[in-house]
Amino acid sequence: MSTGAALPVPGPIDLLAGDPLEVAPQLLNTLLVHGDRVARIVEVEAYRGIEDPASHAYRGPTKRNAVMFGPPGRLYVYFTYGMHWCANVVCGPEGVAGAVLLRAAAPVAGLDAMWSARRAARTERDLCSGPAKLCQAMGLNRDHDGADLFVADRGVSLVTDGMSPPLRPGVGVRIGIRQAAEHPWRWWVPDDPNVSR
DNA sequence: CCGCCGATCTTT
DNA sequence: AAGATCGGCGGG
Repeated sequence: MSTGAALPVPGPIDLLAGDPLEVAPQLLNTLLVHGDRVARIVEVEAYRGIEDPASHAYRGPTKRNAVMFGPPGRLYVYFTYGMHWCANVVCGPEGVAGAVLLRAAAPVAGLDAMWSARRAARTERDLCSGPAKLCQAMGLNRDHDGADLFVADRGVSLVTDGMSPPLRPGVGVRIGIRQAAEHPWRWWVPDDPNVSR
């Protein structure tokens, strides 16, 4: 990759073992890597478990959401609307469901592969400006559900190049949900054109 | 630029 | 029957 130093997210276990509400804004400006594709995360949402009616884990463990109950630092990838994949970073201690939905990112490297994977995209902004777009651009699907981001056992990792999360991120309610829609558990990088609408 | 609607299939 | 979405189409 041509993005300079790529180090694991600082204190990965320490950070990701925390509550998703604390973890989520800390993931802004980190880099999601898959092979030669790199994207900078610019929009996230926090999902809790039993306390969060909007969470896939609300009704307890199932085959689909099993990864959410596992150790932090894994990818939880789910299929929805009959055609889309969305990716989360699992957080919270093992046994406690929690995750951060990766909603949007800024393309950084491997743009050729992203364009190829996103035939519908007309502008660079179309590549990763939504949770399913991001997965399509980065080539994430069922094969990556449960992938370990620390050891990159499936070629996917979360790293930092030293850019800190924004001091004052944008904050608002989560998008596309009806249950527990009032909680301001969505964060984004202010003024970034890749943030979804 | 914005809003509406259909696609498509898994989970509830 | 709804869903942690997207893209195409029509209107302003």
